Amino acid sequence: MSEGIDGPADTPHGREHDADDERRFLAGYDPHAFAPVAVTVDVVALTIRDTVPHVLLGRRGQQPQNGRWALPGGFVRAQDGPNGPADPDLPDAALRVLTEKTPLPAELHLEQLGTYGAIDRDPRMRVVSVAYMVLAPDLPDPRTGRDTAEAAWVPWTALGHGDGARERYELAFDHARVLGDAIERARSKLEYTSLATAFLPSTFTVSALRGVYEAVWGRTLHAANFHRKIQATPGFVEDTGALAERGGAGGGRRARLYRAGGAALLHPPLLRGAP
Amino acid sequence: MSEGIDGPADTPHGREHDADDERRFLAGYDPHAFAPVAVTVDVVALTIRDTVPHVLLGRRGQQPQNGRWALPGGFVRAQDGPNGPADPDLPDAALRVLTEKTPLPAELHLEQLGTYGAIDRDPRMRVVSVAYMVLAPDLPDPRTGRDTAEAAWVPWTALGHGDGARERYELAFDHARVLGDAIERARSKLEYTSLATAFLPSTFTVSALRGVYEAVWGRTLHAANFHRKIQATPGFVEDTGALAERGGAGGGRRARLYRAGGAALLHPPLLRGAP
DNA sequence: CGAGAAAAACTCATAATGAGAACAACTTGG
DNA sequence: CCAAGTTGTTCTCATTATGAGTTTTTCTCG
Repeated sequence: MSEGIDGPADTPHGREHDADDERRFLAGYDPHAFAPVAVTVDVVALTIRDTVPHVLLGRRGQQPQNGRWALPGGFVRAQDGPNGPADPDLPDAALRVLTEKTPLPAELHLEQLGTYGAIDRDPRMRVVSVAYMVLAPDLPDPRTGRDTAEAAWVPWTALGHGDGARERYELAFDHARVLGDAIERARSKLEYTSLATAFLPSTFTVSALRGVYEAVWGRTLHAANFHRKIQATPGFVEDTGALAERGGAGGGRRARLYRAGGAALLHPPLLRGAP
Repeated sequence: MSEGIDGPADTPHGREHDADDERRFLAGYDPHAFAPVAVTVDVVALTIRDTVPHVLLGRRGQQPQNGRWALPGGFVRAQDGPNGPADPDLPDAALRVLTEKTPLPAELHLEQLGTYGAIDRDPRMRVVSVAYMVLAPDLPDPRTGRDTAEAAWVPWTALGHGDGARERYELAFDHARVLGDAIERARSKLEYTSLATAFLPSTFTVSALRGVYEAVWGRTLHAANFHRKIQATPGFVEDTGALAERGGAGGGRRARLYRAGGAALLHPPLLRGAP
């Protein structure tokens, strides 16, 4: 950024980068001279419970938007203060607010989704919110946070995504849009990355992996072709040598157990085509 | 976001969303009570000049990082002030700072890249920067902005990407990382979207389109197979019926002219495979 | 033990891709 | 004007990937 366009201070132009000059400049700098902007993080935590995709939501227990459901989130701590130490980076803030709702699993995928900053998205002041997406294996029921009346893993179908009951959960601010963006991101990332394994425990069967795809894409896949594709994609999964405890409920061969391989990108991708 | 975790005010918890209660809450709200955070936008503007990818940079003419090269950028205007009206949304801010350097072309692709907020990325204060990527056809040489000593379209090869001379342009702040992220994003987006046309004027030849891929990916493509692929992908390009003015410099058949089709996503994608 | 169920392996037709050859249409130099 | 060189476009063919279905293996349950 060419910071300084709206900056309160100005110093003589030097042609080269001069450390002493910069030190003098910083000593006279007042960070409070700007129009206030709040920076928050919101976390879209996705998991799959019993073949159905869920998102972690909390019901707001204070103003504004008191009573509505919202993504876990909070202000980024710019510097050390009464509430705790500063967040060294934005992902730290995302994990911090998530921890208030649920214990973190051993492995989880955290990725930045996007940043939302429309002037009217929060009635209090100008709020710029950095959204993160977390993909995690099935987790216990969430705990209620300090400012939250309830918290729950909510199935997508209860939110107007999918074909279930609509509008049972009314979302605060622009969180419906953020959630929609996250769902679309997750759907498309399954195509060309090995991210589906982030929804599963450390070892899993091919059927469980296929179940992730079917849950997130909302369609069934040809089991045999899926199996072939997974095997043929180098680095997607690694054989552990072990077998699953038992076959399905009503019998069936015991499936082989795999763990996630190292590959991040699938070449070629696994497309959710028309058929 | 569950805004309010660090908020300065608190009101009695109502179970349902109450508009009157919310109005009272907002009347007593002081936006200056937070630790100050600055929000900026940075723009990675990419274009292709004479078969070589370029990025728009300005040389800083003030502290901090005086004398270094930086992406066009500036503070987001949270509210109307002496410098001008507020930015209604973040993309407006991105286009505003870009306009200070170059006239905007008729069509351009603007997309959010990511947001960078490490605690030490700016020495003045906590700065959270929202980066945007712009893909544009070849543009005239930039104009020098208010706080900028020089501005120029700089080839990637001069920045340590590619195999050219390294480190001739030293970048300010974490802009090398932002630029690297943009380049990787552009490279991968060419695979599965029809975004390559954003680098070209409104009508173009298949060779020109192939030239975009070759420039961005830094490798040659099989001309005949590329041609077949483009034709076979519905909605990628539309035939205008016209022919290009003349063949190449040393002769050659006149190429057919196309315009960008409507398709955004390529199914199946166009992969930059090993061969 | 036999029926049913799930996992895994196999078959076959079709589509997409990489590589190269061939043909078409233009420019330039002699 | 013709020959050589250049670029755009079409075609062929071998290889690979995919969709769909069948078969085999190995398990549970009654």
